[in-house]
Amino acid sequence: MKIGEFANQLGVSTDTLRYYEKHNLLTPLTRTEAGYRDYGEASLKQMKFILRAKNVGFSLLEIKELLQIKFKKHQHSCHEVKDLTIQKRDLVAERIAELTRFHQSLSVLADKCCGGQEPADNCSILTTLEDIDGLT
Amino acid sequence: MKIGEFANQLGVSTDTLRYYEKHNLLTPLTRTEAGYRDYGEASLKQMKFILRAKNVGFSLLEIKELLQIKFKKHQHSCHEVKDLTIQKRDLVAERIAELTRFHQSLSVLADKCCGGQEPADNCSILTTLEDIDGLT
DNA sequence: CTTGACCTTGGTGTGTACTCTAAGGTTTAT
DNA sequence: ATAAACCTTAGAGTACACACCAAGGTCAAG
Ligand SMILES: [Zn+2]
Ligand SMILES: [Zn+2]
Ligand SMILES: [Zn+2]
Ligand SMILES: [Zn+2]
Repeated sequence: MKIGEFANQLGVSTDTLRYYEKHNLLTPLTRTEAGYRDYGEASLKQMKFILRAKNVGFSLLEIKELLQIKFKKHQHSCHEVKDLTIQKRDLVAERIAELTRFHQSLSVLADKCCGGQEPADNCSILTTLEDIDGLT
Repeated sequence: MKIGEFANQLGVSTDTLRYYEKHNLLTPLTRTEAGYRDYGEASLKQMKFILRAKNVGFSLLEIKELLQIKFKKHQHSCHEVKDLTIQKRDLVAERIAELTRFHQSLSVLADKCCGGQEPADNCSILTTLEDIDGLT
């Protein structure tokens, strides 16, 4: 299967596939005589793995690590895999916490403002940002 | 006040200040004879505004909009300011929702894996990513 | 036998918020 | 007078995950 059809089946762009190849996430096993990439069943499976890993939040770099483990499973332990997963989960949790603080602050600010059409001279959002320290 | 002292007071780098100036977030009013930036009280207030806005999650571009409103308050309405705030809040909420889905999926994955030292041949995390479709 | 759809490589551009470098000028203290 | 510590500019580099482009080769249909 050539790159265009393969990309269509998976709902990604050919650019994405070439990008993944360049970054060692997925290299088609063979090339046609004309030098065209030739994707097969194994490539399909691997791309699905990659897309699923993306869907749960892994970055491409992390996915590369997972693939390296997957390729040589007997040389790696469950521990390593779980570690990667837990580290990622905790990182995500931190980011959620930060964004939740943002959300809270923004809600507080929004609630203070009347949102009317009058000039913003006394807008509570602006005065709060001007005056108050230590807005968590 | 020269840039070094000013930066120290605020806990930012001189690079950051020059960056903000280049992007029209904060320009010191005057220069010394030698061409050095000269920051005053007004600059201090404005930087505090910027840092507070950053602390609640606004991007520098959004802060620039806020500053433009702040400079000409009578030409803008409370409505505009509240809109910016609400839009940002909703964007943050979306991102939180996405990350929460990631967190959920990662937790499910992690819980399936024993995390032991044995080879990863049968690791549930890997097999799940390999086999299952539609992991939300 | 030509048109159009596909493929190739290599390189550049996007957004965010800086950080770092090079090459040089200024100020302050000793 | 000279060294340390500051300042100036313009420009490049960082992370991430692609998107887009140019210039050209290949393949199937009409
Ligand atoms: Zn109002
Ligand atoms: Zn208001
Ligand atoms: Zn196990
Ligand atoms: Zn496992």
